[in-house]
Amino acid sequence: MPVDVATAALDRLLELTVVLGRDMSGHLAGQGLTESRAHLLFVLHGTGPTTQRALADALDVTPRTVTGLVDGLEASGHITREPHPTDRRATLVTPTPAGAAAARALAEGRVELARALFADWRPDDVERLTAGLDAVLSRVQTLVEESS
Amino acid sequence: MPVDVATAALDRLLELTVVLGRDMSGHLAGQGLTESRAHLLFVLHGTGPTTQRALADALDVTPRTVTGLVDGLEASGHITREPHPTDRRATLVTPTPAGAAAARALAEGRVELARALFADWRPDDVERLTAGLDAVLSRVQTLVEESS
DNA sequence: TATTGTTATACTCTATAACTATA
DNA sequence: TATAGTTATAGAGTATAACAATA
Repeated sequence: MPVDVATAALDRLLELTVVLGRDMSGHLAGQGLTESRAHLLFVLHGTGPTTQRALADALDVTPRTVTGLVDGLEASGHITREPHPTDRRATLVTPTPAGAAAARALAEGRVELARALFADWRPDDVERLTAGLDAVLSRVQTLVEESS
Repeated sequence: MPVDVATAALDRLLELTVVLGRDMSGHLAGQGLTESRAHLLFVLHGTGPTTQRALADALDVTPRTVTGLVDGLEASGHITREPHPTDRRATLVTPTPAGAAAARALAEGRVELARALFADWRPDDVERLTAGLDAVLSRVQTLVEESS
């Protein structure tokens, strides 16, 4: 495998991470959200009321960081803190109606983006691309695990 | 184009941005660098001595942010500040030998990663993937420009 | 004793605004 | 008058460590 062919592919991937990130940020700003807070809200939307501890695990982040993110989302009206019914140490985080609406809008935005990106493609080609990305993905994951 | 086929492809791309970012961070930490500082150092390595103003433009960041990044890189011994020979307002930023070595190591690491990722691939398939990513890339760029 | 979430502290990236020294 | 880089200030994400309340 020629090195320049491989590096060309990696370069495109790295550039895509930048450009996609920029596009995402635009959508998030419209909902009054940052990337990290949107991530938390999205996880929450998928699971229902969740303790901060569980969120820390899900986001792969320390409990202290979750405190900050939840503080921000509470102040912006996207979520509420409620006492855990049986464990008085724990807090349950729940989306407000506005928070749930924002999460739905984000999910919808992702579908829109996918539609816009691949509108002109043949389904076969998209599936081939997905398969290729899957292969790269599992390889990277293996490499990360090996090196840690 | 079925929506689920398109969203599957986008999902892999978004997941790859996360995983690739994690892998990159590992390499950077080994050089005592953060992502932003590594980016600056990398640009510098490609251009030679550069004013902070030019770095701000190249990184698409405010001059104040460059001040902070250069402060950090100077403290860690990766770069030096020197007076501009003709414009006494300006500062020229130059990599130290250690900084240049770190930049080379990063570049080498990227080649290593590319090699590892695509070792088992046929060159044709890698080129097809690159072409696909190129198409997605230019589409995203169009979308970002339209929405701004 | 172990766990949940907090306060305390610190570092990084980012931005805007005001200011100094120069062009 | 305009530009280069700084100080001042602020917000966000992240981390570790110490601590209170609870299990």
